[in-house]
Amino acid sequence: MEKTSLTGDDLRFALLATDISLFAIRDNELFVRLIKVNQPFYSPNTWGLPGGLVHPLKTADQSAVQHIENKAGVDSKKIYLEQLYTFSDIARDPRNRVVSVAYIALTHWESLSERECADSKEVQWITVSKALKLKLAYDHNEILSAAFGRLKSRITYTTLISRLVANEFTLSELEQAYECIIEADLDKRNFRKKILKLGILKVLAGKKMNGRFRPAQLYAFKSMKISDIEVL
Amino acid sequence: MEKTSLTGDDLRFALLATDISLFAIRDNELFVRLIKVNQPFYSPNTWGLPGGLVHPLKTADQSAVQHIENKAGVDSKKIYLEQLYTFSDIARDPRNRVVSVAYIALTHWESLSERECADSKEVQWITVSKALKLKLAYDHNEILSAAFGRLKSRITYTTLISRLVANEFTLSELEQAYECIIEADLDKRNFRKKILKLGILKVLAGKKMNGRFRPAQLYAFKSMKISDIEVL
DNA sequence: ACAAAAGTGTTTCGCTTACACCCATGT
DNA sequence: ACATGGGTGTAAGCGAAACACTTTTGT
Repeated sequence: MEKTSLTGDDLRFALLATDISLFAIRDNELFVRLIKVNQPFYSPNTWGLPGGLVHPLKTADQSAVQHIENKAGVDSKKIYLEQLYTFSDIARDPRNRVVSVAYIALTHWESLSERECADSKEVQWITVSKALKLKLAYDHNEILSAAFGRLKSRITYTTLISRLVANEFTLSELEQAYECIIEADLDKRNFRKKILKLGILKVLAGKKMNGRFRPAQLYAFKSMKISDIEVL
Repeated sequence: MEKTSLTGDDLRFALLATDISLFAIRDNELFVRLIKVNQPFYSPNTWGLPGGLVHPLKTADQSAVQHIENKAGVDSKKIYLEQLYTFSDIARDPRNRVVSVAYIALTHWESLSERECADSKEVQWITVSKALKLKLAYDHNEILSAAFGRLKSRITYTTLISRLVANEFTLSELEQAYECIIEADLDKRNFRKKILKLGILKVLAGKKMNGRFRPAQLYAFKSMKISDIEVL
């Protein structure tokens, strides 16, 4: 919307926008939030990443936060945000010269309200693999692909996973979260040894029943600060 | 210069610029290229990173290349360029709203012409540690600091070092290049074992005399492509 | 008793680390 | 012969990886 209001001599400069790859895990699959792109240039059924112009008096980070609220419809307080890369190809937006500061955003499904989980004609959660098979607007295939690649890489040497799992989780759940991002299986025993030795988890009092089987110990991250630690 | 020509209602939008931290190694020290900032707002002796506005019809990468030529005075064909981060604080430029896409640029001293090595009142090579003690223009202390940090980190798990050493080098020279970036000593025997086992180097025919001592075997990188490999 | 996920230890192998001496050269 | 940087090997310790069975629960 904002973009369409700009015309003519504004092209002397590049406009600045942000695009956000907002990820969450559900049912052992990595999902991303897409919105319907309502731009005359694109066919009516085109999806893209949530985002929009950077306000002249806001930083790119602040704008990303705002667009997560407005476009993705998710409370930004539930979001971890990290700058990914700045995309500046001349023709990445067919209408104007728009440079986009892309962000990776993480949240965990359990914290989302019904409304924030909901899909509609305007906004949806979709698995990353399905999203990448769509023809997204602008260069959003490239951006999403870069975001997913960065996430896959950073998850192995940071504590980013803490923003993708619930506040309380079992070791099996944590392992599955890793597995659905790196798209590989981990050895249960080695995973537990390693993750516990890192000392970043604390044992909680409770246990969790999954189905009718043996209950599993609940854990939480000692700190929600993202730090660089060799994890996998 | 370009910046000062912009006034008034252009502030409706953020201007887009690039700033480049151009590094090279000389005498076992890491140097960075600074230019004199000729802006009324700053005292006449203020230094900053080379950079400038992104041309409306160029990508940020292309603009960075152009500013390396024009501002840093170095042939961009001798440069490896990598995007660092985008800095968008409202007041990072005291005159206009300018968002900067920061780049890390690497070159090796041996490839530079006399002119490109030269220092003047307008442009100089200075050690990174000295540069960071200066009060640079804009947020360039922050940018340079981020660039140096990223370089220190990436040098350990990529082949970035290949862009900082000469095309032909001895293992001692390569080790010293690493040492002056990570600011730590390496064990000569372990370093050689490790770097050779990676299989990224080729043995050259020649040897190199350093002083009047035993000549050292010359090596080169098999490929100048930067790849992600656990190096140190 | 059974079905299903939770939970646990050991061995092997390779990599990392620490460490000291001989080699080749010019003066 | 000597001074200096070039060049090499080994042993110990640590972490990674492979691998299978017992425990707990509800039905």
